[in-house]
This record gives sequence, C-alpha cells and structure tokens, in this order.
Amino acid sequence: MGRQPSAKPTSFDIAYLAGVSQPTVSRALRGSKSVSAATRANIERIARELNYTVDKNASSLRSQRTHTLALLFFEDPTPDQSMINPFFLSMLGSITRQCALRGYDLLISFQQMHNDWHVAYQDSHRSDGIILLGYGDYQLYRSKLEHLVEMDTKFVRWGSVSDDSIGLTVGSDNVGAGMQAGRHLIEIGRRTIAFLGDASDHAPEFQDRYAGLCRAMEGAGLSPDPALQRDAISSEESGHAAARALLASGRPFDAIFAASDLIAIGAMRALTEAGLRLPQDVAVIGFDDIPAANLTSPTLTTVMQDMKSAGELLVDALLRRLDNLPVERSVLPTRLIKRQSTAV
Amino acid sequence: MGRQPSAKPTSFDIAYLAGVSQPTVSRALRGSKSVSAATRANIERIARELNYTVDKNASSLRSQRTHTLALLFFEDPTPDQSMINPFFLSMLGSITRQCALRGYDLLISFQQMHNDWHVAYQDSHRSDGIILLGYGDYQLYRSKLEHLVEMDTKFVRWGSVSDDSIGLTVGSDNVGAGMQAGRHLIEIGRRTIAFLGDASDHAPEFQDRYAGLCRAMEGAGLSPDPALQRDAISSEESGHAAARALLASGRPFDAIFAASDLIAIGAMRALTEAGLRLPQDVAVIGFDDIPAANLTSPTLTTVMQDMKSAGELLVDALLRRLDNLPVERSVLPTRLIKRQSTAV
DNA sequence: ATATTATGCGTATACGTATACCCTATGGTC
DNA sequence: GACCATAGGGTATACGTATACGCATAATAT
Repeated sequence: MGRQPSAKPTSFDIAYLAGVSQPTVSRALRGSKSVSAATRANIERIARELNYTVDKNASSLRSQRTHTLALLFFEDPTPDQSMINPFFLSMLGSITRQCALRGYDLLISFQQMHNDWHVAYQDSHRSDGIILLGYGDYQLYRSKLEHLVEMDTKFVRWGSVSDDSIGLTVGSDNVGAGMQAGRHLIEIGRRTIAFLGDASDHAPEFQDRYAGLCRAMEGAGLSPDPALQRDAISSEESGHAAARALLASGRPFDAIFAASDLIAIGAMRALTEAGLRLPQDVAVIGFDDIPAANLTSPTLTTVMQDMKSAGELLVDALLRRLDNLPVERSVLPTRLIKRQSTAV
Repeated sequence: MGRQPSAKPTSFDIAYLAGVSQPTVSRALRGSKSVSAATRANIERIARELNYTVDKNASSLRSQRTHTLALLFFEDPTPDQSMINPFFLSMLGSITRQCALRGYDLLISFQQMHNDWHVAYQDSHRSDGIILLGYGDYQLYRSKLEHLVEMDTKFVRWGSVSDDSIGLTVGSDNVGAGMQAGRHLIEIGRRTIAFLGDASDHAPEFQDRYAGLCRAMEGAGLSPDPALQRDAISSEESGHAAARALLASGRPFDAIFAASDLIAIGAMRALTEAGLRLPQDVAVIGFDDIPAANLTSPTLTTVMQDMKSAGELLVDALLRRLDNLPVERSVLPTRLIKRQSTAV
C-alpha cells in the first residue's frame, strides 16, 4: 500500500500525527485500557497507514521480555553430520507452529551441548526460555541439566517423564507404548519377543519402552528373556549390528520390538540378509513413525507419538513457567500404526 | 565458577571494577584498537569472572544490527501437516551450522507465505536478513519475491539460478544434474527415458532438470519424447499417480528420471505394483538423496546436491548483501549417487 | 623548541519503547 | 457546594549499549 520510502516510523511519528504523546501510542497499541476507544482507533489507523511495527529490540530492552524461545538440539553422536533424526524434525514443525500461534519467535540451534546455554540465550536476553530436544548420552545430559537448574535457566525438555527427571519435562507414555507394542505382537501369536535398544539408565525412554514390553508379556503369562534384549542407539547401523548379534547368538525369536524406527529399519535389513521372511518368520515393530517407515518393504508397523500435542505442550509448559504459573509434567498417549511388518 | 546470584552484570559494573568508563568496556570487548592491550586484558578478565554477556537487545537497538537471520520456508501444499520435505531439513542443518560459525543467530518459521515478511522480520528489527527456502507455486512465489525486492528487504533464496530470477539466488546446477542423470541412464543402455516432474515454468528447477536430460539424450543422438514427460509435484502420491498415468498410456519406456526422490519413490511403488522389475525393466533415478533413498528396494540412484556448500553460500551471500559488498549468484555442482535402481 | 599527529580514554548522547508517577477534568456523593 | 473517585493521558525516566566528539598526554616531525 502507500508506503513511505523514508526511514521506518517510530511511535513518536504516530504520536505526532495523532496529536498525542508517545506513551499513549504505546499504551494504545499494547491494549492498555486507560486509552479511550476513539483515541485507540485513531492510533491504530495511523499505525496501519504508516506500516508501523514495534521495534523488537527496543521493546525487549525496556520490558525485559523478548517473546522469543530458543530450541536446542542435543545429539552427541554426529557432531558434523547434518543427519538429524527425522522424528525431531516433525517435532520441529509442531513447535514452530505453536510458537507462531502464541506470538513467540523461535530461535534454533543444533550446536553441541555445552555449559553456556544460559549465557548464550537467557543471560544475553536472546530468548525468554529454552526448549531442549534430543537423545544422547543421558548421563552427560543429566549433568548439564543440573547445571541449568542451578543457574535458574527457564527451560522445558522432551524426554522420559519419570519421578527423578530434572527440570520440567514433557514426553510420551513410553511404558504404555511398550505395552501397546507388546500386546499387538502377542495378539498375532508371537511368544519370543526381542527388544533392540539401550535398556540401561543411559536412555530412560528406551528403558521405559522395554519395561512396557515386559509388562505386556508378563500380563500374557510370558516371561521376557533378558538374552533377547540387545543394546542399540537410534541409528540404522546400530540396529543392523544389534540384529546381527542377536541372530548370531542362535537364540530363537519370532518378533522384534525396536526402540526406534531407525533401529527397526537396520534390523529388518539384517533379517532380510539372513534370509528370513518378514513378517512370517519375524514380525517387527518400530517407534516414531518416521516417513521412511512407510517406504520399507515390508512397510513398518510402528508406534506413533502425538507430535501435534507435543509441540503444544512443550511451548505451553515453558510459557507457564515463564509466567510463574503452576505447571506439571505431561505424559502423552501414543498410537499403534499397523503395517505389513506385523500383518500375518 | 564463582558466580553472583545477583542481577546480571552490565558494562557499567565492569567499568567500575576496572576503573574505566562504560564506553571503554564496550570498545574493549568489541575489539576496538583504540584501547590499550593492558586495559583490554583487564576488562576481559573481569568480564569473564562476572560471567558477563552483552545484552543482545541493547546492543541491537543501539547498533541497528541484530546479528540474526530469519529462515523462512515456503511450501503451500501442506499448510497444516508437519511433513516437511526431508531435503530442506538437511539444508536446515547446514544453514544453522553456518550461522553459528559466522556468529549469527537463526530465527525460523514455517508459516505460510504472506506479504508482510519485511514487516515481520526486517522492519521490526528481528533479523537483519531473510533466507527463503521452498518449492511451491512459483508464480505466486514470484509475485511475493517482487514485493520483497520492492520493499528493499534483504534476502537470499535457494532455487533455480537463471537470468530472470528475482533477487539474490543460490542453487544447484540443475541443468548439469539433469545431464549427469541422463548420461548415466544412457551409459547403462537405456534409450527411452521418461521424466516425472513439472516441466512448466511453474517449477523452474524441475524444468532445468528436464532440459539437462534432453540435452544429454540429444548429445547421444536420441530424441526425447515429450509424451514421456509427466507433471508431478514433489510428493510420493504425485509420483505414484504420474507413473501410473505413464504406464496407462501404453507408451514403452526403459528408464525414469524423477525430479525428486519423493516422486521417484512413489513411481517405484507404481512400477512394482504393475509387476515390473527394477532395474531390469525400468531403471530409476531420483533427486536430492534424502535418507529414505537408501532404504527403498531397490535402493535408489539419485543426484545429491551439495548441502554443505549450499548453507555456506546462502549465508555468505546474505551477509555480503547486508554489508553492501558485491555478491553474485552461485551455482553448485551436483554428484550422482549410484545405487541398485540403475545397477544392471 | 615548537608544531603536528597519534594514542587512549572520558563525556555526552542516541537507539525506540514501556512504565511509574503525576495532573486535570469530569462525574457522582453527602 | 466541598469531597473524592475515576478516566484519560502527559511528563520523566529507565532499559544497556555503541558511537561521535573532545581532550589530554605522549610521540614524532621540523
């Protein structure tokens, strides 16, 4: 529209045109009720005509609120590689959308985890709070989290929601998800179910999924065989190696529950290479429902996490934390997506 | 380390402790050479001890430079879906890394394209410049770009680097890539090569890839058959539909060059469903080298774009533009990744 | 020895907004 | 008719940093 090619208008310009003072402009545009309706309407009209925008820096400096959140990925195995776990990417979409809805900007960083996050983002007033995402070495992670808590950094994280978790956490019901997967495999007649994924306390989410599987099996009168659990981190290679090791052990099994789709995909490759038929010989279930899960052959049955709610809850929890409102951990239900890899 | 639990230190605090004035602190920390080495060292030491960080808002307000870039995705087909083209995600990784290296923060948004970007990011001093990414309706896109140019918004975009392109552009050598793909198919003995992808000027990148294919064929004495080109947007469904239509036409072909991996994957599914053997009956080449390309069966031969350089060049070009340095469009070479879908 | 320039730093102020505080005119209360 | 509350908006100032300018002192030139 009719826009001045001149310098950017300030609240003083508007004030002058409206015949009021600058603070009145500020009040009017921020919705203060101590401005008459007529004055406000006039100011808003002029602001629109001039294409006025509040200067973010000045506003943040004065109010000490940036209306910006920082999203940080924590993932240690691939410092240089641009390969990001596809699961987190769909989370990213969800979070950006929610930030936009709530009127917040989103700053993102894939940098390696270091101790200076509070400095880099909060102390320098780049963002009001931090969202943490990522798998990785949980022990290392944990010490960093403790540091953040100590520094009184405002943050929320995605992860395993257990009692001892540090800071404010939002996550899926991993135990429940494990049960879903286990029950489904049992329903289709499988009795000896292997689990691929780190079950130590280095990876609480995987641990929970395994616990859920075990509970489902016990509920059906089956006893989980610890020898059928193999460690794996969330990568295709790791899944491939774990499945090969399992096969090499000679221990029979008729199903695999993998702690992530990447693991499952690697495992399926190993099984196929070993001449096994899927799902007749071995049924496979993954976790995350990444896009590739629908492309494998057979297509992969998996547990889908509620990404849409995840982003909403993460952002909402963090904003409540910033406002010092009461806020509790959230646990999200999951959904089983049945595909060919368990279709008998 | 020994950190005051009190309010955040300012440059005045440092100045007081160092026995100098606040501006000297600012100069010292910003590397001005009109500060003696001794004074600077002392100031830096105190700043470190106090865990001092420059306040981003105050700094940006005063200097009128935010040291922040905004990354905007433009993709119209899926306004609500969180499904993002995997290709752009690897670009995202590359860009974030480069921003970090250059000392810039990255603001990201997946919002729908609208006319107010300059307002939302540049005019409000949220960022110094904008990076545009995305496929989509090019005609619509084009009008928006013209608007940005008119508003003197500082931006750079990823796309087809042709003479009439608007604004500063960085992109792959799509014509050259098409030639690479075509030559490879010809080398393995294919003569009737189909192309799946929009070849109209709605999608200049796809158009260029098709042009490269045609040039390769003509160079080998073959004449491209226009009937073997079928429109498709970058999605699996679209690729599936296009391939089915091609099969239904009854026109024989022994190879497909798809304008993107997603299209190729959809096409492979259609071919398999039709009982054709890959690559014996039909060889397939995709584009982008998304992670899933290595998971299909057969694994997909594809053209890889140089993501690492892409991020570097985009960021570098934009920063040069911000500094009013001379900057030109860049064209990046591509690399053919041979996999099973063309292994005869 | 005087003029000249560079070095190192302090003084003053601008960046644009938000908010605490104060003031003026109403209107209603007894 | 003196009294107080309220609406509506002005005045002053703070947020923390960066930069134009000026002014010494010291270094160099002539």
